[in-house]
Amino acid sequence: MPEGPEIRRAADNIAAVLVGREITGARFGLPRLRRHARSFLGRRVIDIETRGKAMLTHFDHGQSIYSHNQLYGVWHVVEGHTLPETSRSLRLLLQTQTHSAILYSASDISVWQTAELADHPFLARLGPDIMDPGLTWRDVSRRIQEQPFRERELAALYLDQAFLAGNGNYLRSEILFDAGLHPRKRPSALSRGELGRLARSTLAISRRSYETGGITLAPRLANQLVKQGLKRERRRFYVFGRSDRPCYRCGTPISRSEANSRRLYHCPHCQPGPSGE
DNA sequence: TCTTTATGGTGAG
DNA sequence: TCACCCTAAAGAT
Repeated sequence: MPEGPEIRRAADNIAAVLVGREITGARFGLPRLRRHARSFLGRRVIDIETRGKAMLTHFDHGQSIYSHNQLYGVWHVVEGHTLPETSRSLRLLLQTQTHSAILYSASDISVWQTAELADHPFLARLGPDIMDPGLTWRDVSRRIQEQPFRERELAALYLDQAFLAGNGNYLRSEILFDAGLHPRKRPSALSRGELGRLARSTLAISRRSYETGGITLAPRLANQLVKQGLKRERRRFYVFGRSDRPCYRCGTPISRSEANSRRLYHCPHCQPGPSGE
């Protein structure tokens, strides 16, 4: 569940059962962290914060747990204390009287004094969070036009956590498709209208992904595809993972390429290239 | 049983 | 830009 919207969703689920409640059980799966478990017993969770794809679980004794799911991490929340049957490795367990929140497989976990989180090297580099409810499309538009971002290719920008935190590889393809912009274009070459569209798409697609649990398609199209019996993985995205399949808007085969060592998808017709590519 | 791939990120050159 | 780290599932043999 790696990109910003899904991380925020996971955070909501965890917050619903942990925030304000006393921790009655705690376990760290990584050997180097095991000694920390007892310091969380009897404490309360104040807040589950997310910054891009990073999650911060804040406790009432001034400590916080940093976790980043990378590609593999996955949170489970269950009622009671019976853990799910799984072959995944348990990396963090937090329990209350009534619930368990379990993080599996993630390896990037650390314990911090809340006050010292400003020193966290990854967090310090993050740009504005796409899931920040206060972030407006005008903010995004302004950000895009800042130096040095305005001179870089959109494909690179939309993976760069220093530009906007929380974007990831599928959002990159999906946002640029929604905005109708070729990934090789640069903000400095965009018209006022294109900039506005890009900024609005950035927020609209990530917020939709949050609401739907990872589906970027407009609800009407998504429902249509459900009726056609497509499996969930086949009916999430406009272009991501759909190489050579027809574009939902124009029928042109979706093209797959590579940018920043990650696969990138776009519709050659709906997202015309800088040189008519 | 192997190799490959992945919605992520780091650090060296 | 590249090699590398991380872990799990899917694909190839």
